[in-house]
Amino acid sequence: MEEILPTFDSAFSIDCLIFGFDAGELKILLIERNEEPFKDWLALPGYFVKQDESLDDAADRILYELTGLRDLPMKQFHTFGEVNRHPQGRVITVGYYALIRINGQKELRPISPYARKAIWRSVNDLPKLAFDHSEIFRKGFGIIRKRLNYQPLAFDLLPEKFTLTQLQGLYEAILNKKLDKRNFRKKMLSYGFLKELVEKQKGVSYRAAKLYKFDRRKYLKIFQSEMTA
Amino acid sequence: MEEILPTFDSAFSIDCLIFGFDAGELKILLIERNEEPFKDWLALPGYFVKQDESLDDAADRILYELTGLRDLPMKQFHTFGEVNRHPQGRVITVGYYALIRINGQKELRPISPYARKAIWRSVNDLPKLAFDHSEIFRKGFGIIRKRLNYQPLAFDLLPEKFTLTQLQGLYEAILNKKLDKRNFRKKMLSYGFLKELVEKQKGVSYRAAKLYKFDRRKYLKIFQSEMTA
DNA sequence: ATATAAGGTGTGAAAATTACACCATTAAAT
DNA sequence: ATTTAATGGTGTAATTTTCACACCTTATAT
Repeated sequence: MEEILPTFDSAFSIDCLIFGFDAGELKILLIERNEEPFKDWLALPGYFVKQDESLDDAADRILYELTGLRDLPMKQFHTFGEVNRHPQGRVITVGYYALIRINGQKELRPISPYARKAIWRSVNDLPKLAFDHSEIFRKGFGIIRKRLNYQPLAFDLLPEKFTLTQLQGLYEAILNKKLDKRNFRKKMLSYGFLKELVEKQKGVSYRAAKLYKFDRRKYLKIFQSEMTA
Repeated sequence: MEEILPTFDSAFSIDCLIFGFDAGELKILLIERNEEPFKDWLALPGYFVKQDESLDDAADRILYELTGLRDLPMKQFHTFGEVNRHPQGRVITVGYYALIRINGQKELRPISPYARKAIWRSVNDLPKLAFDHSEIFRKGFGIIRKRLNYQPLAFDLLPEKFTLTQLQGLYEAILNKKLDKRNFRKKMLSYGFLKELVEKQKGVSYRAAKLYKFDRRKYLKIFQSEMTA
């Protein structure tokens, strides 16, 4: 993707860490590179920032061009600026992340020829990635793991309606440890931002679980009053 | 300081948020600019990253050139990339912060002609700063305030030997609220990383308080065992 | 001696966290 | 019809943490 470096001596880029949750596993979105360097390697979706776009705008555009995904609520987490992190010149890259629902997401379809395709890979089964992307992943995943404890990140990964068991499975996948069922449910419900639905799970060969929705308005109310207190 | 922009179309810079604590007040280190744009304005110490230096190295060099301070343990907190944040071209800047002891610090003496002088200003009495530096300050200060709750930032701001009242005053200055004396002392001591000295405060016209030291080795032991648990 | 200014200390109530085990419900298989 | 397999759903007691709150002590200056 970097076969032609910009004419200036150094450049900015964006690399995106897009997390999804499917079949009880935490996954990350990678692209298969179609250009040197690192042709055929897996890499984080990333590319150069243009002269006249902000970092946030660039992140949106780049992710779209490489994966077909659009308008995700991405946030910056760290900037990587080692001198030799890119083999073809000085490139400083800003890491962004987002957590999204895999299912119901429209098909992944790179627009740019720099990516042959975009695929989901389990975070527990990652190969060595192009450039310093393995390090970028480690850093970002560590940050997100910490944020999970005080930000409602998990709900972005689940379908709109979910069971408490699904929610717990997701926490366990991110934190990489088992949680106590009763304590988990008690605590989650005590926050008051989960809305119990009448509807139940369907198509399971065992007792169907209640479905819940995340009520972002209530969450914000609770969160904001804590801030001002 | 930017009178001659680099020849490429865009550039990286570093801006530093250096906090100190003196006379019960939290302060920040500013420079008085000696060049257009924003000549004579106060600004955060900041300048361009060179082609062949990492961001971390650049931060050290730039802070030294503008203030005479060297080898502070600075950390990155956010990258600012709005298109028009700099009036003379596209400049993306990485924000770094450090917390240091003001007293015993050698004299502030800019090496570079871009800074006329470097001064400490109370965070409660900041004028409008050059560029988007007021915004960078707000963002960085907010992040540090949050980190104070789970990282031992405060000890970097105090002299090596300090009293519990000084420590509490510092927490109050950063968090901008009063804390309960008994609860604060109980909690701090319960962590077990404060080493009580035989030595007492001197030169005060009232009962001298015990002095304490922060024991970083013990802190790390406690912190690491929590991580692995 | 006395006035001043900060140093230093403990307890009880409330809230949050942790550990822990069994019956209920559903669909599929027999 | 019965059994089986798989998950759903629930409560309590012990412990720990947090919070609110007031008075005597000590060193110095006068």
